[in-house]
Amino acid sequence: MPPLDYDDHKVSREADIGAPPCRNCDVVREIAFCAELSHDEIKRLATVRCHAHLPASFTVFREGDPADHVYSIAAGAVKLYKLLSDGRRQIIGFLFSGEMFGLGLDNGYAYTAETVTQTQLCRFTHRKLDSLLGDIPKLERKMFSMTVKDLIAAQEQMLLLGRKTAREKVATFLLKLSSRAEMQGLPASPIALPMSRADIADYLGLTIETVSRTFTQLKRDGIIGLPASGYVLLTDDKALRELAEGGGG
Amino acid sequence: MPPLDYDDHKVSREADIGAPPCRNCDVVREIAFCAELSHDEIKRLATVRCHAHLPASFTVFREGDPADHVYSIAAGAVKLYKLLSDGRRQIIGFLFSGEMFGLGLDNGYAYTAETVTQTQLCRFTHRKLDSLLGDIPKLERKMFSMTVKDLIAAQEQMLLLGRKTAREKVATFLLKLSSRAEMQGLPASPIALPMSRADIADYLGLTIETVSRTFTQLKRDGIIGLPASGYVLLTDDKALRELAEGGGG
DNA sequence: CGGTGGCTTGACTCTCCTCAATGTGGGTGG
DNA sequence: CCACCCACATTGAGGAGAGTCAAGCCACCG
Repeated sequence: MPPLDYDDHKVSREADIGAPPCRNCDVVREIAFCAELSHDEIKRLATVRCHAHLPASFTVFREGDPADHVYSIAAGAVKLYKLLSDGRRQIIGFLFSGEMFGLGLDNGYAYTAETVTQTQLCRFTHRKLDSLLGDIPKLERKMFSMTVKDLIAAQEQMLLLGRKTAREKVATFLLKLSSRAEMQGLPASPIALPMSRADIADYLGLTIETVSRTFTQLKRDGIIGLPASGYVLLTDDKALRELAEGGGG
Repeated sequence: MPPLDYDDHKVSREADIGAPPCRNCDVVREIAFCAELSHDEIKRLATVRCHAHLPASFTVFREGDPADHVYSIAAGAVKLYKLLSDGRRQIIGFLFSGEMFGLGLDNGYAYTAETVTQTQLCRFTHRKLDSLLGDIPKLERKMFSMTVKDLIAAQEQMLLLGRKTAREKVATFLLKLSSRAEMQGLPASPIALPMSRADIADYLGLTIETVSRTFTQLKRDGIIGLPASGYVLLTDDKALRELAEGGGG
C-alpha cells in the first residue's frame, strides 16, 4: 500500500489551541517520558509537541530518513523494523503506550517505524526537545533511563534470536506480552496479539509457518489455548516459563 | 578457571595518589565518556574513579550482581554475555578502548562482563557518578548519546542474528571490526581478531564449526586471507560488503 | 616429548525453511 | 442473504543450512 503522508492526518499543535497536555491517559503519564515532571515543565514540553491520530499499518518514518522527531506513544502499538536489500525483515521491537522511539544518530533513523493498530502519537521536534533537555534535568534523566531499559531489552532479544529454539522463542514472546499486559493493569492470561503472524515471525527470526506450527504445537501440549484469533490463553504458566529459560523440552 | 577476585589486582585510587586522569591514552580521551570535559571536570570525575589492570579472561562482574559500578575501557577488549540455564551463551558485544559498560537497572547487571585480552579499566561508583551527573551536564549528555549508539548497534545485531546467513554474519562481523580498527587509526585490512572462534560463534549465533567452515570457505572464494592465527586479511572488500548486506551469494 | 587447548575438517542429523495446498473469517456487492 | 473474494492462518511434504558428534591437525608449553 502507498504510504500516506503524515500531514494528511489530524496533526494538531495542541499547545496552540490550549488543550491539556497528554490528555486521556493517566497510565501513560506514569510511564512515558513526560512522567515525573511538574505541571509547569509539562507545559513547556507541550510547546514543542504535536499530537497525531494514525490508522493501522501507517508508516511514521523510514530507515534513513532525517531523524528530526522523537515520538511517544499515547495509545496503540508501533513496530520498528530493519530491512535487508532482498526484503528480509527484522522487527526490532513492538512498542506500546508510554514508550518512546525515534532517537537516532546523524545518519538518520536507524529503523522504519510503522503502526500496528490505530495509534495516537505525541511528536516532538528533536532540535527543540534538545534545547529543553538542558533546562529540565529530570527529562533528560528519564529519557536516558528509558534508553538504558531499551538497550537491556535489546540484549535480551539478542539472546533469544541467537540461541533459543522456535519453541523457546514463542514462549518468551508470549510471557513478555503477558507481563506487559499485567503492568498495564490488564489480565495476564487471555492476552491480545494485535500483530499478525508475519510480524511475530519477523520479530522472532522465524517464518510465518514455523510460528503457526509452534502455536498449534504448544496448544496440543496444553500449554496455551487459542480461544479466538488475536488472543492467546496461557494455560500452563509454569511450563511456559521453563520453556522460555531453556529449561523444559 | 576460578574467577579471581577483583581486588586481588592492582586497583589504585589514582585520585588519591595524584596521578593524571585517563593517562596514557589520548585517543581514548576523544572517544570515552570523559571526552569533551574541561580539565576541572575531569578532575572531579577522577575523584570517583579507580583504575585497574586485568589479565585476559577475567570476569569483571556477573549477570545478576548488584550493579554498583560503571566501567570505561582505557585499553584492551571486553566481552559481554548472557547465559541460558543449560549453558548456551550469547555474546551481546565486544567492547574496546573508549567504550563504556555496566549501566544496569535495579535488578543488577543484565549481563556478565569478561576481559578478552589484558585490559585496563576505569571504574566509577554508580552512586557517586550519579551525583556528578547533575553537576556536569555534558557528562550525562555524553553517556546518553553513547547509550543511544549502543542501542542502535544492538538493533543492527538483531538484524544479523535473526535474518542473516552464516556467510553474511561472518562478513558483517569482519567489516565491523575493520571499520573499528580504521576509526582507531589502525590499518583496515589485516585486522586483528583477539577473540577465540568460540567467542565469535557465540556473538554471531553460530557454532565454532560453522564459523571455522565459513572462514575457510571465504578464503577459498578469495574474499579473505588468513595470514596468521588471530589475523584476517580483507582481500575483496567489495564482495564482503555485498555479502554483509545480503546482496552477493 | 607428550599433553593440552584451540582450530579445522568430515560424516551424519535435525530443526527450521521453502513451496504448495487448504482452511477460515470478514467484508463487499449482487 | 448468499456467493465471492481477499488476506491471513494453518497444515503438509520435501529440502537445505546449520548443528552435532567425532576425528585429526597444529602450535604452544611445561
